[in-house]
Amino acid sequence: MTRPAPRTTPESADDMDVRKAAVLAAVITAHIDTAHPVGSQTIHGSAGISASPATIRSELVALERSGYLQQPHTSAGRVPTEKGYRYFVDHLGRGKLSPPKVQQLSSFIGSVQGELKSVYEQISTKLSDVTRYPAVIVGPGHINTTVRDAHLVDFGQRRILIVLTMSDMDVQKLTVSLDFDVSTQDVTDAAQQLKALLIGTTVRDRFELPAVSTTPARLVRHAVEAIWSEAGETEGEQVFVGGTSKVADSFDTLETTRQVLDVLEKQLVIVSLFKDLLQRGASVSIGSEHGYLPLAECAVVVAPLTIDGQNAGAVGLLGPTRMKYGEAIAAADVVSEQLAGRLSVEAQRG
Amino acid sequence: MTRPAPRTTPESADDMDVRKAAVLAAVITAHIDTAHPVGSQTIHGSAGISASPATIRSELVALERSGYLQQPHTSAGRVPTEKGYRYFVDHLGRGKLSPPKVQQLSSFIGSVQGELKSVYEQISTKLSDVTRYPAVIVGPGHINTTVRDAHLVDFGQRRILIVLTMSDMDVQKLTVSLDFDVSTQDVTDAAQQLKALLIGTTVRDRFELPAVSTTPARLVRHAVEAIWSEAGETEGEQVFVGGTSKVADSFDTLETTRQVLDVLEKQLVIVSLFKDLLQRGASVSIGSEHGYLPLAECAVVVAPLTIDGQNAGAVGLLGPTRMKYGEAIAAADVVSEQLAGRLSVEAQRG
DNA sequence: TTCTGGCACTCAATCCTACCGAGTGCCAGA
DNA sequence: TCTGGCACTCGGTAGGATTGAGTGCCAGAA
Repeated sequence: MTRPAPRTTPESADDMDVRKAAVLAAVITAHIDTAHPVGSQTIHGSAGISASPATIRSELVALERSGYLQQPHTSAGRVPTEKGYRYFVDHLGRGKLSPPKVQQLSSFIGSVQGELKSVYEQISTKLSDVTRYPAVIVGPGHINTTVRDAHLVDFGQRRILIVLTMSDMDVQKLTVSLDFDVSTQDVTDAAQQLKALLIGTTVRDRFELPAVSTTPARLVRHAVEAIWSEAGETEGEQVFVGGTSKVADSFDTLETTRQVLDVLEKQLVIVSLFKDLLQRGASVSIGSEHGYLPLAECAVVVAPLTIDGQNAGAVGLLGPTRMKYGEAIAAADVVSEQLAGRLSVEAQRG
Repeated sequence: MTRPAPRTTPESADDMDVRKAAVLAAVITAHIDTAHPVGSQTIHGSAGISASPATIRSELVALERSGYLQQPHTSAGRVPTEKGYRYFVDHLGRGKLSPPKVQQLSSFIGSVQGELKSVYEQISTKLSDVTRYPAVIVGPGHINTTVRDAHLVDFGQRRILIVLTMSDMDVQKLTVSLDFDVSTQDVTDAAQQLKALLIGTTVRDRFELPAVSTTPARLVRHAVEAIWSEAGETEGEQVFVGGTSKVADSFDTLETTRQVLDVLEKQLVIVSLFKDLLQRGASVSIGSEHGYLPLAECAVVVAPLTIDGQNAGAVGLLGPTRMKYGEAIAAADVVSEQLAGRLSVEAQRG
């Protein structure tokens, strides 16, 4: 009666000892593999656990009491709960991706050619192929290459189209609507000034604009402001989903398949979900944690895409709650790192 | 023995009379609705058929002998064969889309705003919403608006970027690699000439190019030829798939869902399938008709996108063999017509 | 000749029952 | 604290009976 009462209260913070953790890990690993409830016998067979089935059973009871596991029915084995997966992801299953797969991803990302969009598309497809889960890449629509040339095209009715040729041979365009009239000469002059101002800069560079006195100068000011605000927006953000067909592999009912496809179609939802998670500093969301109902049976793995210190997007994977977290997290990390590196280099080359 | 032998030989061309056709139509309609085998009793109940079940049964036997129907097992009703569906599509089920739906589609297509790609995307999604099948739109990457402005940007190493601003505020770019050196002045001069030549023309317009004498002229010739060949290619063709999530609704096993998703992902496959069908003048492919195995359990409905007499793409729908052909065909037709009209108008406005 | 009502027949689907065995909880002894 | 033993639970499977939707055939009516 003098002991400091390590009474096994459910939900107590330190209700987990080494063996319990091992058992939990074994249950989860096995369940991810087989999708079936896992019994004491199976665990007894797994590496690293020497206790007898009977002992394991008592551990299982404890784990169930603490909410890490549950029993579908009396005479069945145990299945992980969301809490169980969470503990696993946070403390245990930091399994890595197999080196050849890492290699495969890295070298692929290094070698992809073509336009930015096509790069995203190819990489998301590759990531999906490697992990066998549908993959999502949210990336900047254009990287911060420098302006190589600038033109203004007057479309009348006070609409001016700005065409920027970037140093990576990409072309950006945007429209400004003016609240004053301009002559052809004004546009020509403005274009001249705009070139002088912008060529060699990044659309993210900010500098003092000359005071406005003439019409061309007003036009230039409008144009530059439009360009800067466009660049500041996360507009132009691109979303790519690779491996849609893997949805049908990952889930075992048509209904959840439908729902997941639906979410992937509504790219806004996915993007905001990713942003939510990243903002909370989370890299994994399990089941209903994110509070978004249609994805209640899913797990989401996400890695931030950080380019030159700036948050520029995300790399994500969707799977069932019994997904291979270790692999998935590692894969998303590899892709986000490599891709960020690549984009950063390209941006500098500009 | 003297009769002209109207012996009911299977496969005979005229083995179909009015009542048989009605019965066949009834079977197919019912089966499309319920997905179950259809019996004589059910048909007896359908509108337009007054014969008794017994009579209908003998018709069913005949239809089965001719290969239009089949029985999953002795004591079950009948299910249409591919041949049955084919006859239905060709001679019977020219069911139309309900006027409100037609209206909905037309007005939507008329009102969609934004860039061409976004237009395709929105329309394919809408088409999918209306029909409840995944929809595909293959369209030209850019419509033949006229050139409004042209620029050349020298990227060194004999690479020149051509930037064309089109009259619809779209911007097209392409690169030419030269086999001779050019000076800055050459590029400036060439740009001047290029503008003179191209502004106001369509990238499909062809005209005599001036004889080549100077370096700028050579450059211009290269540029124009590049533009023309790019426009001539079906390159720049855009593919959009709307309503991917409807795949899971349309098929009843995860396996076919997977396969269909897979095909939709590989857009090349879909496009070439569409082209095949259109080339053969077909608008519907049922089951294995197209010979593409993974889609053996699917039906494909496709309508050509004809802009100003030119074949410019396609509008397609995918569904199970028991899809609502009438509706689907009508919907695809409406969309292809309206979209073609819209694009044609836009092209002319240029 | 064509249609129809009647009838015997077939066979997938459904339900019931019994049984099996994976897995459990509990307990007594090491 | 761990372990072997044991009785117990209960979902899954297999066999067997039952049902009923649907058939093919036939004889008589139109």
